[in-house]
Amino acid sequence: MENTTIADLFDEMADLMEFRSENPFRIRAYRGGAQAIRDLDEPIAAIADDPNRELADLPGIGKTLAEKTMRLLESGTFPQLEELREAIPPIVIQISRIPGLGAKKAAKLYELLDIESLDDLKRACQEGLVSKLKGFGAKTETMILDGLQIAKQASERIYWATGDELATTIGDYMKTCTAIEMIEWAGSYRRGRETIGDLDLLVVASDRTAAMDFFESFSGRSGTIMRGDTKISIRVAKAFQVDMRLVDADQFGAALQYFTGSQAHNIHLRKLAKERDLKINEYGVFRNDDGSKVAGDTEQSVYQSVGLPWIAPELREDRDEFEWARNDALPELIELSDIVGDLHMHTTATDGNASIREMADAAIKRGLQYIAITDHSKRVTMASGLDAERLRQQWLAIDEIRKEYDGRLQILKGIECDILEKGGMDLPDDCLAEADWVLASVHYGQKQSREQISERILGAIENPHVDCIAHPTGRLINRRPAYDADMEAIMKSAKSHNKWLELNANPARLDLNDIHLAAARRHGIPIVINTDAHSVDGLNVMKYGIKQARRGGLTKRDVANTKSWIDW
DNA sequence: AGCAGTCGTGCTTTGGGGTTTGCACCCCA
Repeated sequence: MENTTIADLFDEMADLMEFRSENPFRIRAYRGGAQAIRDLDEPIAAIADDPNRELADLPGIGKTLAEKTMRLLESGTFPQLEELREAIPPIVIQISRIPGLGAKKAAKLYELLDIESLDDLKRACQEGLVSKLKGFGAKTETMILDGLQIAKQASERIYWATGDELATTIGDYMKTCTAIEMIEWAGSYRRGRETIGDLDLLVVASDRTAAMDFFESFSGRSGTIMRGDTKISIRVAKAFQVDMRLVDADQFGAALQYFTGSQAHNIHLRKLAKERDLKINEYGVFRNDDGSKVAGDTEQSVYQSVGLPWIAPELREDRDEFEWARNDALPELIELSDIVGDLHMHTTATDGNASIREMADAAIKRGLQYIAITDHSKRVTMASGLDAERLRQQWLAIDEIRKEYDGRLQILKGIECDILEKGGMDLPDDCLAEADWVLASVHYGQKQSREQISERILGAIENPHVDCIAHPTGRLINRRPAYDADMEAIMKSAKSHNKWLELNANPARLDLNDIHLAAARRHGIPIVINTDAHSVDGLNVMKYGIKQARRGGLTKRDVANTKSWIDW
């Protein structure tokens, strides 16, 4: 059993316990254990098998979690997990994923209205049954109808980052199969969409039966959905589907292009082929007159057959990519190695779990030239946010540390300052004026009217001490919608005030999204890609931000933290 | 449930605001 699978099961246990309002510290212990196992750089099974090592020696894993890990490795589950799975129907969990509903209200809906599916719930809301219940009103009913889509998607699609872990594990495994000659992921995973519904693996094999057998022997497989001559589908982890398609080597490019999509992109491409009296399908590119094949072994050859250069998968959404390709104006998309700084991270002063020094050392290890320490301001009570006095103390500490890192890393005095519900910043101007770098962000009053919340953000942009708006739309993928803000007005104001916008690389945020990024690029607003790290490992999420930036068509030139700090 | 140290026990983030209702629930990093 893979580390990620074990971690997922501990997280599931924590979810179920949370649902039962059990001791929050026990819940945290499960989450902590899950994170610890996820972050290991070796299989936990290897540690379990080694007589000289103890699972309980791992930080975050004690006697109990060590024992449960052993049970998982032996049987794939443990009794407490099974008990809770029995006790809590999956539909109740699904209902509680609707923003605004929690465990109690979800259970009430399930029991009182006999809700068996999200569609049942939708019907009950439309018939006005929900607002008649004690503890529910008209606003809650509207909120449920608005949030149903989010809950539905959460049960069907996983974060790109989660898909990436799974794809990497399966891909590394499949590459050890001697019958496989070519292998590539296709689908929305290859295009870097923010969520993934399933995974598509494309393979050329010298022995198809052997390749399929090998695929079916993957240790994380929980079942086989179907197996034919050219396609096999298995289930892994939480009922997630992974397809493998077998094609001939001379069809590989055409198949890869076809199965990567998007559908809209493929329709457009085929229309272009038709205009040239060609036909493109998953087997190749063919002339209509004599049926002869003109391309298909590589993707390049497919695009070339209609007179276009190869188009990066991240751009294949039928937005601007064909026009760019036709005019030889495809953006040279940004890469992880272009990033030289990270301007959003937290420390133990608020809700981070590493010190300034630990973050600095980790940043150097990742090849960065500069970082900004940006802890929360005081309004964020839950994270024990900083007031002006504590913030100035932190800056004194940074002054001390700077000497040690001179010539190796620039450490900037920053702050993630809240934009208050009534408008205005959470810290006085004289304090913000002393910072090297000020992020402004909304955490509270997210459900305010479009006018209110837009005005708050515009006010922050107009504040001369604010440099950048962090996670500008506030959305959490599969969990929470964006603020109802006027993004067009925000971009215009950012441009005219010479302010930057963040692309928050946290895989649950990825905020701004691809559409907004493309708009920011058109406006000429510099984007800053930040990790918002709350730990040393949190710095690793930069790669997800890069993927999202590429989907927005961003180049190195469009992203501010590809430049040295002194060049700004 | 993990952890530190007291080796059995206490500690482990915080508190205000909205909705619906009159206290309970949910949200916010």
